[in-house]
Amino acid sequence: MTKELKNKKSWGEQMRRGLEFKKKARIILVDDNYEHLSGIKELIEIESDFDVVATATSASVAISLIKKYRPEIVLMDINMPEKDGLTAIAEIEKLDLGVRTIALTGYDDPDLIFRAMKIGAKGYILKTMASAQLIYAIDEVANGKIYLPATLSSRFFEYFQKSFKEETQVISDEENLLNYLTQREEEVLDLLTQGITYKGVAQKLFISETTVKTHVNNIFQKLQVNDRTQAVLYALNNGFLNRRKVKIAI
Amino acid sequence: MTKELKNKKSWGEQMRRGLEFKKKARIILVDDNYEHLSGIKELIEIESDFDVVATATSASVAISLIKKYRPEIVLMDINMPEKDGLTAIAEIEKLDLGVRTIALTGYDDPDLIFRAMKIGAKGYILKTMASAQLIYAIDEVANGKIYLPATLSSRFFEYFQKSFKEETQVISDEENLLNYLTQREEEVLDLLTQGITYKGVAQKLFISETTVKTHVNNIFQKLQVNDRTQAVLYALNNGFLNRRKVKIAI
DNA sequence: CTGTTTCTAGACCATATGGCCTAGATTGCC
DNA sequence: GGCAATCTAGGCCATATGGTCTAGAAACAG
Repeated sequence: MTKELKNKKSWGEQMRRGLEFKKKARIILVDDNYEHLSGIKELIEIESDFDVVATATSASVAISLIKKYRPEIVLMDINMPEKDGLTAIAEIEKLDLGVRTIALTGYDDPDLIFRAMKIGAKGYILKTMASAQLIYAIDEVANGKIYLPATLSSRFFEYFQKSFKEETQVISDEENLLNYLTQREEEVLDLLTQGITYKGVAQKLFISETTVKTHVNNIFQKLQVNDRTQAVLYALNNGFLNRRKVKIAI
Repeated sequence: MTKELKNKKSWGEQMRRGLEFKKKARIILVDDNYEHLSGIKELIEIESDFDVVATATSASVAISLIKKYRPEIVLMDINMPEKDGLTAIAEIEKLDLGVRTIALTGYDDPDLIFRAMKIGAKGYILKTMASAQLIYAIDEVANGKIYLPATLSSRFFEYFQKSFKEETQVISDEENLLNYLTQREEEVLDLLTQGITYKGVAQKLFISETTVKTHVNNIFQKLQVNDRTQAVLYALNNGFLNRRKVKIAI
């Protein structure tokens, strides 16, 4: 572990050496613990050439400071009372000022990591990690990259894959009644899931309305439902369409 | 870049040295290009102490070999004709044999990376990456971790955040017509999104059917739709319910 | 107190939807 | 050839749904 971090530190230094021509990234630190705050501030000022333009001990103060200073980077402690860090990050992202936020916390809880990355954090660092790791992360994020240490990255992906697996189990079920539909029935159902009436379906498919009704009735029987709405719901809940879209809760 | 890789190489070696008491991980290689296949095989046999138990030049052959040999690791080229690598990975995951698959490809297309990780790949390596990187990745994955090189990881997260941002924009929109519904109307719509008829809604809410109709008509006007199905679709597409669920397309 | 909103409920009517049947044309398989 | 599946289409009928009105009761804000 220590060797690993020393390696990372040397990388970071290499990176920074190569970037000296660029302007120093301006940073705002947010941590409700004042001790930590000044500790990190000192660390950054000594170990790097970044510019800590402001610090805040609460999320709301932080946000007004961000509006005022427009820093490149915000280092945000996630574990804060009052307004929590995740919400704060979400708000900052919503402002759309191009500010890049790095989450800072003591826990490597995969759920926290997942949520932070989801709402737009550009990095996630543990307080227990060596200072070099922090500097390196800021470096990467300041250069437009998104940085998650390998250990956390691994945990993130485990969580990501697990939550996705639970989803697909439902979809990939062999008992999916949608598989029994004929091609034409699928086409009809497709149009139904767009909220189109029978008349509309008939026009789109160049068939008579009664034919549509026949197809629809067959669909009902195959899907074991009683009406259009239920058929559409069955289709949507069992991955008929919209497999493209992404919907994840915060 | 070269220095970076040299560092990674040394890490890998350290890791392996510390793991000599463990049994050698058994690997199956899959690549439709025979030249690549033997090249990688040689590389692994010389540069590591992993055991390449079999190779395949097609996904279907690979899958039967996997069933036979039950390797710890599968190194899968994604760009193959016939059955493509992603589908193959999905099938391997479905078998649920505990086999851990690493995707191998020439492209760092974020969509490819995203899809690979989503279906359960435990790693993703570019062919252009140095051999040490490959060995290190296998090491990590063999040790139960999920490994994505920092560069690819960054691209993955950009894609991840972007696709998620597009989703939330729709939901967090202030123009969301659902916000204009009264509480009672929401209750009615809630029941409609479960495929319940007016009669059923009336019974559930202990009101008359005509009252339900009144509410429904008001809902239609507020949501600017013409029928039940469209109202349900509007509700589902605009985050009325089911904000919990995760739906991601392959 | 008065106006507004919400929830309730009815009347009336038109049309869309759903249930159940028959049946011809086409295609592909045994 | 003959059977099965699919797509097509119509008839007939019952009911669910949608459109438009009116209207009373309760809650609430100004």
